[in-house]
Amino acid sequence: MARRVRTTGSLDPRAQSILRAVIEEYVATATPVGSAALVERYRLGVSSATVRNILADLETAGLLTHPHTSAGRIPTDAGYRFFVESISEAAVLAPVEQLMIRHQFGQVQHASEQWFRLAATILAGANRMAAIATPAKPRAAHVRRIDLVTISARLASLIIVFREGALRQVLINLSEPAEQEDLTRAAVILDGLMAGRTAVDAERALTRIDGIGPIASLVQRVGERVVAAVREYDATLIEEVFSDGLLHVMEAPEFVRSDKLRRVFAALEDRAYLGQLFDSIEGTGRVQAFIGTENGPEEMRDVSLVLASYGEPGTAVGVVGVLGPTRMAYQQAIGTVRFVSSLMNELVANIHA
Amino acid sequence: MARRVRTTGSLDPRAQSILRAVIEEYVATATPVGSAALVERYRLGVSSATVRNILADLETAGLLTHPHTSAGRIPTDAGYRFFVESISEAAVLAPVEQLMIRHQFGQVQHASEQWFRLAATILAGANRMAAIATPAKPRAAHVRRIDLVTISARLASLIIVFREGALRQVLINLSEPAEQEDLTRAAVILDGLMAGRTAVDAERALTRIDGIGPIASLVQRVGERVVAAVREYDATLIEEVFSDGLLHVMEAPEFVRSDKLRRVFAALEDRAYLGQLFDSIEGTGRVQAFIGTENGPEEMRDVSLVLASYGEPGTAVGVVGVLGPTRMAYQQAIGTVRFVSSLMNELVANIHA
DNA sequence: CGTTAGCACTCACCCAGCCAGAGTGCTAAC
DNA sequence: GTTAGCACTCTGGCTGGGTGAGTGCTAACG
Repeated sequence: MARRVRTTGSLDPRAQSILRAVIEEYVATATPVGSAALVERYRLGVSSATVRNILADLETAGLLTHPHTSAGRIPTDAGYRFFVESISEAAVLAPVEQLMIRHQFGQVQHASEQWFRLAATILAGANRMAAIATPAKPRAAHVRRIDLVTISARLASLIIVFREGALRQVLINLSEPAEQEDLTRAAVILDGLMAGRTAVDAERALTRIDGIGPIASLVQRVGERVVAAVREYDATLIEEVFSDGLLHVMEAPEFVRSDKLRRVFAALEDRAYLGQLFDSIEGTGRVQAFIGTENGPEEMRDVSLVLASYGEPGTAVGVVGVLGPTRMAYQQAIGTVRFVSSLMNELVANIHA
Repeated sequence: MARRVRTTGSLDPRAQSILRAVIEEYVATATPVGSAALVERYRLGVSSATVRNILADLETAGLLTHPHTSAGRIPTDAGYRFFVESISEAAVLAPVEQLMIRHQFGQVQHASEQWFRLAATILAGANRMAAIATPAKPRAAHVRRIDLVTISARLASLIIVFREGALRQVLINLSEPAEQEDLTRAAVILDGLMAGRTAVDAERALTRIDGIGPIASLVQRVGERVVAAVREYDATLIEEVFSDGLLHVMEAPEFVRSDKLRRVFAALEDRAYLGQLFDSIEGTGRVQAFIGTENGPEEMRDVSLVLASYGEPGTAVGVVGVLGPTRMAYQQAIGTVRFVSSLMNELVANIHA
């Protein structure tokens, strides 16, 4: 009984393989797993009594637990954590799956504003879980292009293209009627002044507008709107959180006929929490798992997140990842998230060239 | 009880007011309402026994039902339908609420691509229910503007602005390096050829490109991409379905601890069903309610939809509306949906001028 | 000394039976 | 036509015993 099964993070190999077996079994069945089921389904070469002893040890080590006396074991969050640490380096996606995912990205290659959505959709499908993704967003965006299009005599549409890929359309009420010709001239002037600039620099450039007359004042007015739009874009810390596959999680037995998931969804709408969460993975360059109670908010204690950032730390970063019950196929999840985020890295690198 | 309570659609006024009372009470409490509760809470001026008689009549008329013998009454879908018919003309939003909603639209007035999202958010908030909205989309879009922006030597971004307000960004790999200057010239040529055109006309215009040399072939290549992008936009019958406030519906007692809602959400992802649903309201110019079993799909039988289209039938139309349990405050729902859709009409009319 | 068979023990789960309460439908009187 | 009174019905919650899965412990074994 006084067997030492755990010596500071390392585990007797047999105990470790039994832990893996318990996790694998529980992930698959969602019911507590007993010693008999283990010897039956995994060729462990020992009797159920021995397995029971080891299970008891794993429980005292805090890696497994008991819903009640006469039930089988289920992994604790610490158990999952131990498991995740032991596999995360090795969790690499099979080449076939890599190819399939690459292929899907190939299909929408030209629609860069859709990449992050596709990433979530792919992750959701591959893991049969919920997935989230945000577009890559810079701390301080650079204007790449400014265009003005006439809509009616007194209404124009201002289009701002950012170097980081985003697009903004702003309606502008004109104080006096203007032809497309005037708008084009104004756009060319503004484009020359502001292309390549951040909000701060663009505002400075605005002061250098000289001359009077209708065009100069048009340029001035529109320029102010450009600066405001860039400012607003910069200030929006999380532009959008796209999620997909929420239905998959709703189907998980732990959430069917329970309202826990509703609270999870509610927590996910809290931008402050998400911002903090995303900050904690940004720039680490690694896939990170947040398992059950490791999540701060009460409502998130029944789910796990596997997240990674993508993009270029100095330029623009986004986040992709999956969300599911703590009883999650972590190996698959980590593998797919790692691969998808690296793919997004490639894609983003191209358009920032 | 051979009282004739219903004569082809019309109802004895007292019976009608009791029906309203039952619906009002049931909408508020979500529990079957008994005769005693009615006389207590609504000054009906008659005894519970009389109310019981009328309830029985309303039941034989098919407007109310019984979960079981010893329970109170709940409205049937037909009961809700009768109620909706009786109020829908009168369901007008209070001026205060109208003002508040107008104010919220004022805040994002310049960001036209956000209007439909805001509409859903407002409807969700005002009704404490789920809301959906789609952007206004034309059957055959017209190009308003074409722009080309260099990203790197061999990569460019094609931006297409549609007259109907939408925006498309397409990455283009160039067969040979091009400066911004070349791209601008190509864009101007294409803009001249295609502005105001539909996909079919734009394609025809492409054949008129003459001359050889790098610019002509660039124009040709990009022009093909423009046509393809317009085609793709036209072919996408439903561009996006934005939803908000799903959490509100998850909180409804009929869906907490049940998986019915999951199936509803699943049905809502079926574009074919939505397309058909939207077609049935397009151009009617009226707010329409789809109550419980009136919805085709099995999974939608426990919810109601209150929908309206907006936009200009010939040009571009979208849909806004709310989704909730059949036990829904229809008056409020119809009022807000009607108002929001009319507001969207105004907004869209401006930019299509 | 680790492993194993055997066994008593413990709960969750299921089902049946029971009770209380809400609300009805009917009847007879007003 | 309306109302009081009453018998009746059915759900929801509560209780209690039976079942079975799975444990922990003990003692024997190699």
